[in-house]
Amino acid sequence: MPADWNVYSGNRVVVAVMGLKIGAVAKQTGVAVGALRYYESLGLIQSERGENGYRYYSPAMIHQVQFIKQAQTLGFSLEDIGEILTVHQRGDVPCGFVQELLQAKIQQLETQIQEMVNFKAILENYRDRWATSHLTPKPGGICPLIETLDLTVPPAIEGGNGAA
Amino acid sequence: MPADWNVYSGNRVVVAVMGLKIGAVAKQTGVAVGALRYYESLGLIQSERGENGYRYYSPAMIHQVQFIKQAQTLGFSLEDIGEILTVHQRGDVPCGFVQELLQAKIQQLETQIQEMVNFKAILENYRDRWATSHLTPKPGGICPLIETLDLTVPPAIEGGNGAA
DNA sequence: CTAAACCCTACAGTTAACTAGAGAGTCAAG
DNA sequence: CTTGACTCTCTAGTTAACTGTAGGGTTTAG
Repeated sequence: MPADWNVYSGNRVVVAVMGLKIGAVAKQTGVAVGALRYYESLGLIQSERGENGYRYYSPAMIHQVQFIKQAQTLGFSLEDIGEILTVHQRGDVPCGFVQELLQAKIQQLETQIQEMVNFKAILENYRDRWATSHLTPKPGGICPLIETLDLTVPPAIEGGNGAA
Repeated sequence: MPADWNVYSGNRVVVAVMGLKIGAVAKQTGVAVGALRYYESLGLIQSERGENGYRYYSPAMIHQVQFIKQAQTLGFSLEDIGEILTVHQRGDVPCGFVQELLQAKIQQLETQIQEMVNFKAILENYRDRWATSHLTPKPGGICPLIETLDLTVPPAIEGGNGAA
């Protein structure tokens, strides 16, 4: 251990005491400086302030930021992640909670997919019906295709693959 | 034709000349007054202004607002609809354009569905692997499930139905 | 000592389709 | 003449996750 390790004038000791500046965290995590400040505003990360007003981070925060990134790739919102971190900071291991969230995401996704598939079938139905119809524009009308939509009775969907 | 039809003092003639007020259009179309003003700001509908500053609409505008609603149910954005109406107001019948837009929507939907299906498979893969694993939290770690994600090598997806 | 690089706060802007509200003017009926 | 319903403009807020800018202060390398 070099003698200057604890010397006041060295900046090495300052770094050791103060931690990492925001730019260093940004560089090591690949998360933009502005995003880090935003995360802090949401309470996702914490920092200590130096006398100059600078944010200083412990090395553990790099880990936490990487955790946030990982969780985002799983489709978790920052709000979700905030809840996970809250559980963690209560001293609990949030894996069970994470699994619940993941399951909820999966089901949400399933619902959205179903809705989109249904809607796509409706659109394809219109497209195919329109492809063969030759409607003449009504006087004052805009597009007879759209105007003749019967929204009260949506077209029966008996889609291409004939699912019963 | 009653004698008062063209008399200045009657309000009937005023209505005939001035058209419908915004509230009447809102009531007849089911579109909120604020939304109608918003549509006008986007150029989707037009109005004449009375001396009082009120908007007055021709009965044809009711039709146009209904058209906008119908087109929205087909998933068209107000921007799309604006383009359709522009074609119409050029004096053309925009059906061909509408069909192109519809086809583009369908393909967009198809892409989105595919992405969501893939992503859902990834999540299910994680869920199932996690269900059977018993990871112990690392010291300083948050949730080993997320932390042990290997993002550089996403989990091979050989989903439930065994598609090759 | 100086210039570049870094840091701070605070605010505006991004997308889509509106809704809500303030503050003021207009109209219709009794 | 008054009251309530209607209309006007303008502004801000809604969601999500930031980015960009202005206008400053700080630090660091040479």
